[in-house]
Amino acid sequence: MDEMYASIVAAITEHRLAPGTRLREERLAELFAVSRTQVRPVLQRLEHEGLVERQPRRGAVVASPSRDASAQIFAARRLVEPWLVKCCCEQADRTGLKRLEKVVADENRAREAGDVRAVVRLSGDFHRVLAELAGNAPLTQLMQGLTVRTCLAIVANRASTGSTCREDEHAKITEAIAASDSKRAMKLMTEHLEHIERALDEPGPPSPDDDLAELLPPPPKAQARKMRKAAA
Amino acid sequence: MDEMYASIVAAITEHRLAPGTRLREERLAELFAVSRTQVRPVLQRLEHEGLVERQPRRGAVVASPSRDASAQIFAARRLVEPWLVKCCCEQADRTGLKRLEKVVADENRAREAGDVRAVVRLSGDFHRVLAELAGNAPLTQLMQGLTVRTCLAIVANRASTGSTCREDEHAKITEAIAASDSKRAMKLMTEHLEHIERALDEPGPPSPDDDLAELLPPPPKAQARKMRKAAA
DNA sequence: GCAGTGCTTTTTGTACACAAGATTGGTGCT
DNA sequence: AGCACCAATCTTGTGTACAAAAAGCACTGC
Repeated sequence: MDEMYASIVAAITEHRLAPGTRLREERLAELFAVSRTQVRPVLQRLEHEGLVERQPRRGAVVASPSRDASAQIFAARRLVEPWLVKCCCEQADRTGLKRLEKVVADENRAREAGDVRAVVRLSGDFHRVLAELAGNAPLTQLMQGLTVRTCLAIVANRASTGSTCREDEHAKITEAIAASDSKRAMKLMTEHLEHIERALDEPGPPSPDDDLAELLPPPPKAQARKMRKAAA
Repeated sequence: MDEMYASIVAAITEHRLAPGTRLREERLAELFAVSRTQVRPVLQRLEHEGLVERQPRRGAVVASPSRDASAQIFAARRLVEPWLVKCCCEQADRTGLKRLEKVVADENRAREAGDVRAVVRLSGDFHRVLAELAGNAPLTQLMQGLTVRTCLAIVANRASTGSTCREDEHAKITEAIAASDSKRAMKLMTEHLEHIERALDEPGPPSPDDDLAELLPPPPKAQARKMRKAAA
């Protein structure tokens, strides 16, 4: 099912599904009112895009990119996105630009309304639409996975979600594209990505419910034991 | 099954499975002595990598990249591979270099032995190993799909398979990496890719069994009718 | 009181059977 | 003779049932 895939991806980008969350086939099946037969292809696709990790006979969990994996994701983006931006400048499509401007406008509206989830989602959309406008299918597909994985990296590295994308950088990039100023657009994009990545290193404000128990996620047995001890 | 995936990919890279070939689930199932249940995930993966095209209720066929799709594949490679080469130069890993040199040596041996299939396969391996050595997982995965799709593009555009990769270019690139001369290595890689892509435009020697019937591939109905008429 | 072992439960892997849709070949009509 | 329609066949889509393995749990022995 395609709707199921979109739902899960949306849940990940909006930080509702945290890294490490188990995704049981039967549970997903009943949530979406289908049989397990339909969830397996979805999990496979998510795995292929690096959004979930699967181990044989042990099921699927939402991926939690290591520090190194996150660095690779950003390295790939720093390589690809400036080039995509350049392509957009050169092709300078009128309707495409409109789409980009709409996303930026929506994002700003959501920011003013204080809808953090919408901001995160639209921030990603900006980068995905940009990739689409460049007109390179393989790289567009790559960016689809990379943008969502970036959200995972931010959560997994406990960076402040507020710093996902600075307020007006998307708007400035759009302006540069509208002016067909590829030099400037590329420079802005490079800086933009550096800003996002730097947020990974500033652990940011510790999330409110941060707890020792959250710092030791892998063995659920040890965690449960610890909880019991703490309660005693 | 993983072996099945590898077999199909190998068959595509070695030009044994031509673009447009239908891949029926039951047929694959009996070929590999498994049930259809196991072939479906493999087909899905191949589809996600762009190696096969699937239409609902109509099955899977080996992808035949259009001229435009081929151009996108090469554009992506021209962006990514020079960067990968640069990474290799900077990291300059000793054992990695050995692996690269071995592939080049094997390729040359195969070329001297006249084993075209091995040459094509090892040519691709060179680029895949290179990507692996750069140490960027997302881009390595991208390159895996791109290299195999390049083989499809060559066949689909009826370019001469002999010109897949010029004889000594892989060796020269390897030398430049060994010398940590990233400028030169990148330049060589860029030129190398341009040479491969240019081969798409030189239709090359028409394949021996080229026939009018081959020039009208899409509608199998019309083709069958034509064949019958020709026989009569 | 703790560690080790065996059983129970949960969860994934695989096969099979049926349903839905598409293609093909034939037949009748114009 | 050509075209359209209909039936038969083949192929994919989906659900269900069973098998295998891993994880959790309780029990026993030290």
